[in-house]
Amino acid sequence: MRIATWNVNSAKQRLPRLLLWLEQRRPDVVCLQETKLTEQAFADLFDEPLTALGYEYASHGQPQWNGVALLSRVGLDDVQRGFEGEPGFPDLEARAISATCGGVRVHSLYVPNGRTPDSDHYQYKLAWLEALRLVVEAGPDDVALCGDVNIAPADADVFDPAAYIGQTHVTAPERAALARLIDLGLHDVVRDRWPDSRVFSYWDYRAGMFHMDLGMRIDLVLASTPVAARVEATWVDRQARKGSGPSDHAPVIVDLDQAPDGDIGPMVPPPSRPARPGRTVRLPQAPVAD
DNA sequence: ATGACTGGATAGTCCAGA
Repeated sequence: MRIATWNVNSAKQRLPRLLLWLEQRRPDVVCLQETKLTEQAFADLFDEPLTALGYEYASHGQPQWNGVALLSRVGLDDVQRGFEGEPGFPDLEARAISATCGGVRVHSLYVPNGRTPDSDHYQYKLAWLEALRLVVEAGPDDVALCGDVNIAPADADVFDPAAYIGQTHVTAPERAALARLIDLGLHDVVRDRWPDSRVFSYWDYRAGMFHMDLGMRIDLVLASTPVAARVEATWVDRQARKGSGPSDHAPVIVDLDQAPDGDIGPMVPPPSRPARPGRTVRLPQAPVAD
């Protein structure tokens, strides 16, 4: 069973690439984030092509921002939109959907960005993670948390820790909140498979960051022990970040037991070119008005 | 070539993203 998670940065804009990718990679379960579509708008766009490809689906959305979805060819049972105790900002947002697929409780998650460490949004991010932790703690043993966690778990998960000082995604409280979740007994299966490799899942669109492989690993698959024990392969699908009209995130793919039939072949993330030593790269900053 | 922000709402540019 192949599970994949992908922040598509607008399912509408990504529709042609997403459908082509589904045909190429043939994932059995897909977690999408940042669909930016209401449930109705998602169905209007995707019902026909997804049905033709053999997928059941469920989405949870709102206009304009956020939005998550689950696609499955191995069953999609007990769909839950949001989760018990989920905080809002201040209203509830479409950031989580879960279902049981092939015996695994799969969560598609879009953790709040946090914006800046001194912001209310950052507190929202921490509270959201804690509420999720309580749900996972009380949930079934076979679980996979998949999605854009908007946290780089360790310094090795960013191209240059110095470039992120004072910014979200790398602060100690965020990493502690993520660690508390993982401490329930979850496994970061991509890092476990590639302990010493440069593996990123997000690259800023600006300044050629992807082409220099200056990114972050913020899209994770966190699997409980019984699920992690079944892992045969894991990788970041960098091909999906290339070419015209990509998302700024690449899919993360995890094979349990075996790859699906018709798969064009598992890929390995390295070799990615290491950044040139001694080079200081600054994060692109948003244009500032005078 | 992996090739130099994008998406959504709006109608001015602005907000959000990370």
